[in-house]
Order: sequence, then structure tokens, then C-alpha cells
Amino acid sequence: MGLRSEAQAPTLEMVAAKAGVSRATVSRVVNGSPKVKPDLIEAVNAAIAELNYVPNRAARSLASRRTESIALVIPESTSRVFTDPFFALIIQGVAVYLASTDYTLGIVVASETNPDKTRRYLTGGNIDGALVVSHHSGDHSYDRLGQAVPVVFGGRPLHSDGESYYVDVDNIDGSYTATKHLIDRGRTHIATIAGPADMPAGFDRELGWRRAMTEAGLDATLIEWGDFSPASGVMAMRRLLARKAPVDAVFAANDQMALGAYQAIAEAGLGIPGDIAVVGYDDDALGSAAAPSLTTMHQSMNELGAAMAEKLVKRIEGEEVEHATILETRLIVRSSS
Amino acid sequence: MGLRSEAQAPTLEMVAAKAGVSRATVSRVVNGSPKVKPDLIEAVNAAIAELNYVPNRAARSLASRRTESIALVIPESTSRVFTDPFFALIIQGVAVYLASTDYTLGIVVASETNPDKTRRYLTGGNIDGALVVSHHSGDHSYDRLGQAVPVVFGGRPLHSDGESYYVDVDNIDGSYTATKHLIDRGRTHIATIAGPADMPAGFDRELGWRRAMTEAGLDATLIEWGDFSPASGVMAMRRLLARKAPVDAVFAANDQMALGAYQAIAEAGLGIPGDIAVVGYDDDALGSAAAPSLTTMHQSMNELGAAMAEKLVKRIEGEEVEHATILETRLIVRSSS
DNA sequence: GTGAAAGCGCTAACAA
DNA sequence: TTGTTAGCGCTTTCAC
Repeated sequence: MGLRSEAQAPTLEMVAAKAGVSRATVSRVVNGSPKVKPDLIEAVNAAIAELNYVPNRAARSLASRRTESIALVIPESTSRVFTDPFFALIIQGVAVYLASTDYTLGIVVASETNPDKTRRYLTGGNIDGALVVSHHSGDHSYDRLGQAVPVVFGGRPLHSDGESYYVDVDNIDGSYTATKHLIDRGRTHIATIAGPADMPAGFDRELGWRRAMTEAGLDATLIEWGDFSPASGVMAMRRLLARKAPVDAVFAANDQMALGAYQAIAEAGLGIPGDIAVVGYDDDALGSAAAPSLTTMHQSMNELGAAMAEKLVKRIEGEEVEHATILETRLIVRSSS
Repeated sequence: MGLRSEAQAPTLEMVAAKAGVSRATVSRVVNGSPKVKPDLIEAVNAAIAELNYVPNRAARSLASRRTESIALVIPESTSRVFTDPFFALIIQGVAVYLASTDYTLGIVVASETNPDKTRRYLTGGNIDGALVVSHHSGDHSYDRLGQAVPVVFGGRPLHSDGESYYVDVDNIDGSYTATKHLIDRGRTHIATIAGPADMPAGFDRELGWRRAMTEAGLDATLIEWGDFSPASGVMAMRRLLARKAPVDAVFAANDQMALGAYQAIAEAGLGIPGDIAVVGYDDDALGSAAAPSLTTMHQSMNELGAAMAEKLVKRIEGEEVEHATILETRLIVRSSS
């Protein structure tokens, strides 16, 4: 039961008494109702300040059937998303955006041993809406959550049914731009280290590369797949080099793999960007620190988080919003290309 | 006002009716009261299952004056802590631990433009307790929060008054161990790249190094300070080498600076660990990927987060707990030493 | 061991 | 525009 040190918190009723109005009026002032006389507003606000009144969330929520809180759902298996700078930035964007609203952010780690607990929490009227960030196309756990409460996804759901709401970055355009940059630099044998084709980011970034290559009349066969890890980048680059086909540039689907490619290129005694130009994706912190510093595509995950939160809040408040929001990416030219 | 699609959620009253008992009894069963007859418990549980009943948080909280939710407070200026793997792991530890309890985790980004909003939220009976993770010794913003609600700090507050509760890793012992390892390897001219002395982690890690050196009768003057960033590590190592004094090992207060040192050592045409052995701290992901892989001190930030959450929950529930919990660190020997 | 009844602090009709 | 009056769904004495 904890500490009982707190003095009795001031209630709305006490404010009403001190201001000489009814509780309803205090409630109106607190909630910014337009139809209260200015002098009453002032009196109420004075009383609020004097008593240091702060509304009780639970009571408000119980009476209004609104919770003013939204959940960010993270499957336990991917709870290490916290350490993935990618997700971390999204969370940050969400948190910072919500700080500017009256909504509270709850982090829900979906326990897999007891999925019901999460489901019931989410559907049991504890939140006004949910945000779901997921990698995997295979993860359909939250497909039905949207029936109970407004949901906004981060990243395009692979099996988008046109019903769901999401915010995503323009992976196709981004990888197209990255590849185009290499082409503009005069490279003609441009390989790609692609990500898994069953993840939207993997699939789309491969597509953009292919599109740019085809459009330029170049051969789009120099492709190897990785899993977004640095190690997989090393392996993929080795395989690419082992083909003995000419390669003068490589576009990696993320910076981690690009940095892996660095290693394989060095092993082969080749130089960057002299022999092979490299472009990554994500604008990881590591890329700018690497030698040579890595050219990459920047996308504001921060912004993505904020956009998700904004879209969700709007939905909760009944506004009509687009199903999809696509954020732009930006080429950052450094020394590797 | 949002979607009105949801069917009326089952209430405790409906459960009571279906089970043929009073609401009080249902409440007792839901809350695991020991004094309810087994057959009634069963009847109630059956009704709950049948109706798919889930208690309303707001109502429960209003009646019990408990919120079952705790806040993780993050000052906005440091909201990029999200992207610091260090903090990210703590958050993860907290979240995962809480998932095993009935407590909900709220992330509060303390807006600096409107500090009152945060303070009032925190002290306004919206949470049962708070977790504060901070770097800076200068940050006294939450010193007084503890008067309103139980608080547990992550990392020793620099100005610990013996009143506050915190969980920390044993930085002194860890850096002592790291340095001792170098000494055991036969190194005698061991430098350190220390962190800022006004952060507990910086101060303590320097202390451990000094202690090990002094104890071994070695000279503890080879010290330069950085700010925990890779760049500062490069600079510090350059200054160390510029001294023209013999250096055969360096202990850096974190891995990022250690990796910075790598670069300066390479610039000087020296080898690791041949000429200079390097030991870092934190067991960053980058360390194991570096060439040569970095010997470092591992500390489970995950565990730290979980320990914080556990301590807070215990305090909230009235249990007596130690003010300080110090977590052990572990030496990870790799190729750089 | 179980039930009846009185709120927890607020919002939202409805009247005035 | 303001006040009155019911609750929101649950916990918690207090009797029985």
C-alpha cells in the first residue's frame, strides 16, 4: 500500500468551493469549454493555482470513458528492438510528440507466455489507441487489434489490406535515389546487398535498386542477400566478389551490411571508393564514424514515430486521416562513393 | 470521441449476476482474496471466462487509490537516451520485468518548456512510483519527486544523501578488475582514458584504475580525459602518445573511447595488442565486431533495469528494501589485451 | 465467508 | 451560461 505521506490531493470539489462555483463549472474550465464567462474562468484558475489542483486521471477516465493514454506494443521476442537504433528513434519520436499532447505513452511488452494478458489489456478499455511497430511480415498478432481500438502501424504491413493505417518511409524511392547516385558517379557495375525479401524494407529496397538499374540500361544481376546484420554483409560481399564479374559499386540495404562489405572489400585488397564505391541505407551512427565515411540514405525515424503518434491521436479524436503516410528519405553523400 | 464500435464491455456486476454472487465476492476473487469458498471462486471464474470479463483500470484505480502504473522519467534534453544502447537496455529490462507484474509502464518525456506539466502529472496521483535514469550529476530536477511518490534511480546519484534508492553497477570494482587484468598480463605502463569526473561512472572508473595501479606499485599518471564519445577517445589517445612516455596498455572508461583509441594507435603505426593492449568498458556491440575484438567489462544493463523496477515495485507494496543495490560486472577477454 | 452500501473524483445530461 | 443530479465500475468498510 506504500507511503501514506502525501497530503490529501485537492479535488475538483475543493476548487469549486474556493472559487464559489459549481463542480460542473470547474470541470468546464479545466476542459476548456468555450461557454464559461471570463471572470469565472479567472476565478477558477486562481483557485486551481492556489490549491495546486491537478485532475485525477482515473476519475476523469472513468466518467468520460476516455483514457488519454495510448500503448506502444512490442512483442517480447522483439523486445530487443529497444537496442535497435532504428526502433529507439521511433519510440523517441512518439514519446516526444505525445509529450506535446495530453496523451500518455504506455509501453506494452507483449508477453508471449501469456498473450491473453496483453490482449485483454489492450482491448479492455485501458487505452484509447495503439501503435504497433513490427519488422516481420509473419507477425499477424495484431491484425485484429484494430477492431477493438484505433491502431497505427509503423512500416507498411506486408499484407496491407487497404484498411490499416500506417506510416512508412519511401524505401523504393530511397534505394532508387541511392542507386541513381552511383550511376551518376559513372559506376556501371553496381551490385546490391539486399535484405530479406519477406520484409517490406528488404523487398522495397531491392526493387528501387532494380528500377534504377533497368532504367539506366544496366545489368541488374549482381545481387546477394543478407539479413541486415554486419556479418551477413561480409558474407554477401564475399560472394559478390567471388563471382569474378566486374563490380565497381555496391548498394547495401542498410549501413550495417555496408560496413560488413567494407571488411570483405578490404580483405580482397580493394579500395573504397577507388575500386568499389559503397552506399548504405539508414544513416546509422556508425556510418559517419567509419573510414571512409559512408554515403547513405537518411530517413528520420524520429519523424516516423511522431507521424505515427499524430495519426493515431487524430484518429482517436475522430478526424479523417489518410491510411498511408509516406515519409521522404534523403541522400547523404560522404566519402565512400 | 473516436470509434464507437466496441460492444459494451462486461462489468463486474454482470459477472456477479451470472455467477449468482455479490459484486464484493467477484471483486475478492479477482483480487485473489484468501477468504472465499472454493466453489464460489470457481463459479466466479467461470463467469469471468464466459463473459470475457476484464476489470476496468480506471474504476479500480479510482476506488483503490492505486494506479498500478509506474513512470519512467526522461528529461527531454536527454530524450536521445533512447538511442543510447546503454539506456535502451535499461528501458528494456524495466519493461520486461514489469510485464511479469500487474504494473504498467509509462514513458514520460519531461518537457522542459513546460516542466510543471510533468511535475503535476508525476505528483498528481497518476502513478504509483517513478524510475529516473540520469547521467548528469547536475540534474537535480527529481530530487524532490521522492517526497510525493516512491522513486528509484538508475545509477548512483552523485550527491547521494543516503535517503534515495538506487541501483548501480560496481564501476570501481569493474575498472579495478579491468586494470588488474592488464597488470596480470605483464603490462606496466598502463594509461587510462577517463570519463568526465562529474559523472559517477567517469569518476568511479578512474578511481578503480588508480587503485589497481597504486596497489601494484605502478605509476598512475598516464591519464587523459574524454567525454565518452569515440572522437574524444581519439584525441585523448593522441595526447597520451604525444607525451613520449612509454605506454604498453590503455584502459578506456568506455568502449566508444576505446575504439577511438584504436584509431589513434593505428595512426601512430602501433599494433594492438602487440605494442599497446586495450581494454574498454560497457561491452558495446561494436567492441566484439572491431578488429581486433575488444576486451571489455560487461555489465548487464538489462538486469539493472529489471532490478530498478523490482525495487520500486517492492517499495510501492510496502516492503523494506535496501537503499542501494550494486550489480556486478564481468571481464570479457577478447583479442585486444 | 459473504453481502449491502457508501463512496473514489470526475463528466455529462438535463434543468434552470 | 451555470448548477443539479446521476452515474462511470470498482473497492472496501461494516454488518450479518
